[in-house]
Amino acid sequence: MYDVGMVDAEAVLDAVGEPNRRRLLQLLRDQHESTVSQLVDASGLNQPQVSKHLKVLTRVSLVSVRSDGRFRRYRLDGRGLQAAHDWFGSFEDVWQARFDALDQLVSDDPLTDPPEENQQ
Amino acid sequence: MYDVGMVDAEAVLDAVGEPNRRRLLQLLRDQHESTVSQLVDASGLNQPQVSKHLKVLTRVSLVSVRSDGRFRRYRLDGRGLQAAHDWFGSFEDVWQARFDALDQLVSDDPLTDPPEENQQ
DNA sequence: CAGTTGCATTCCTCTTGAGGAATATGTACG
DNA sequence: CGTACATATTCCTCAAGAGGAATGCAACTG
Repeated sequence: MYDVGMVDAEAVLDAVGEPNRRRLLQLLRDQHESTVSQLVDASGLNQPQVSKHLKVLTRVSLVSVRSDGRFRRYRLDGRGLQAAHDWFGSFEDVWQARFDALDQLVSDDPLTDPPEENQQ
Repeated sequence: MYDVGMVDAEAVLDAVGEPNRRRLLQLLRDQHESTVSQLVDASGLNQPQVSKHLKVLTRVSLVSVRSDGRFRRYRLDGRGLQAAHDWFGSFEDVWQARFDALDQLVSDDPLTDPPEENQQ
């Protein structure tokens, strides 16, 4: 059995925290499947950089590869993308609250513990 | 009106690409509003590190501050969070296709036989 | 077979940025 | 005012990692 197990959202967000890797993801979103050479041409990066970035993206389940002769065809992997999307989704009430509760005051949470602000 | 526009998703993803900053965001999600000292205690980081990370998070609209006496109360800012969420949302088709495949497995339609799970 | 293409990997350099200590700023309070 | 507390900022060091050049390696082609 291979490891289909849980995708580490932390690792995914670390990987996405790099501009050129985000660019590769966007290119793959448009092309749906690309060889390394195609990504080199489309991105303007050098071939080794593209390969190294793709390696990182593969490790965190953001892209997947399949070998096709001497080519390697890369495509997006939904597991990593969804993990990151879900991570931000856990904050969803934050930006929903700012639409319908513009002027709500502190009176709405009397149970929130008073922080220790008075130590002398 | 609200200044909802002009949040740079690229800058947001750069900022989130750091583990301790993600931890601060999660702490703020649970506490809804925190002083720096509270975040220092909860995170285990040193005070200067917390202040510096909060500065980065503020710059990209992931958190907001309000001054309260000698305290500074930080809370999540929905603009940055939503921008990042939307960035990943633009890839939604990728894992949508993945769900469609999974739906066949859990389908109650007696005509659809669950296929063997194949990957890669 | 030699040569070529597509890609991965290694080695090296150099920048970026995270972390620590010390200090600055700013506010409350006696 | 002087002091204590809360936070921001500065200076420094150091390691992680991104980029470039060169090389390794496997698969095709003539």
